[in-house]
Amino acid sequence: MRQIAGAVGVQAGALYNYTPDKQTLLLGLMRSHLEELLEATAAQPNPKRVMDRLEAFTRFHIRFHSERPDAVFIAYMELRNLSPDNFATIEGLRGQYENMLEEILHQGVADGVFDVPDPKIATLAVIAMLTGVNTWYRSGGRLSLPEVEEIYWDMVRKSVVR
Amino acid sequence: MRQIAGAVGVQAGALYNYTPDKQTLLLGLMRSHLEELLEATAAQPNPKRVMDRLEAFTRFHIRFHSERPDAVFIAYMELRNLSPDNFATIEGLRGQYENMLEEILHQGVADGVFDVPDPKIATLAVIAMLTGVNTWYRSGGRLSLPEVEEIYWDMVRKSVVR
DNA sequence: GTTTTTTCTGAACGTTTGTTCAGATAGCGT
DNA sequence: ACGCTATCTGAACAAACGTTCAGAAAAAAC
Repeated sequence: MRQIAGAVGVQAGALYNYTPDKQTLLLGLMRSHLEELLEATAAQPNPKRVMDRLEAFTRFHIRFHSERPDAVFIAYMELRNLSPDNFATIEGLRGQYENMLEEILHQGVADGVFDVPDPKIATLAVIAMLTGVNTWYRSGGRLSLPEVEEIYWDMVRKSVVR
Repeated sequence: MRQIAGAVGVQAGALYNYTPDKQTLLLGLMRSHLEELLEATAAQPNPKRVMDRLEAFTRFHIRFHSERPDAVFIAYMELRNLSPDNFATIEGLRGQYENMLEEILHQGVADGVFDVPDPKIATLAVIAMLTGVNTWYRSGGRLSLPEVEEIYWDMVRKSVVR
């Protein structure tokens, strides 16, 4: 708490005008991150053809997450510090996001475009792969964001197509 | 330290007969995990055909990591608690492991079997996807380990083939 | 300009942390 | 049975932790 206060230029006690305790502060950070993610996803144009939907999802995921490295870092690394109740809340939100991708994969299978034996697992596999970008991508690095998008979209597409 | 000692049935002070301090203990856990990983990888049969090499790598990675959920968890979640020196050590070992996959991808491109524009990134993408298994896989769950291997091998193969 | 409300400080609290160490205990070779 | 070595206990230490609160300071309202 003292570190956080220092980073905002204030004494530790002042933080308690904004949060009842540390746990609630953490929950708030995670929850607002995931709610932003869900809102932004919903606000995204939703193409009809399943291949376009998957491409939109892939590129959006990379873009959104690479713009918020700190929030993403916290949302993954601090999961174990949530109380059981709060953990369930966060897992629920994350589940909603995963369901969006899973639904795309289901549609792709139904349309005969994708070959995915287990859409639930494929969802987790794709998201793990995409979120991995945050462990190495730095803006100003060797690859531009569009180049990264291109590489990953290529791999995601191939990994699920018929 | 008191929790660790308790889990071993001993007082906290007794741990200092085995480690000079907490940081060294953490480094030891991570280092031995990664050295085991490198040894076990090296001890693995190494097929000639690049497709077989990739399959062996994929299945081995899933098997090895699913057998050590705790070590894998620590090796990823505690990275930020390493001193800069120790972090460099661990990153070096991890880099060695990644290089093994990257070399396979390079061979695949050279052989005209794989279509991978950036083998370094593809390596990170594949490993992120495979390591993601540990976040959800539980032995005795819906899917057996061979089934998991099959699903992931399918996706990995397709994501890099020409 | 004064009052009222909001925000922050600075010190204090009880707990938990990593670590040390004198002494107790256990294990082993002889 | 004895001595030597390896191991563990239990208390203690300073530092860091999350949190509280009376009062100062700043901002807003009138």
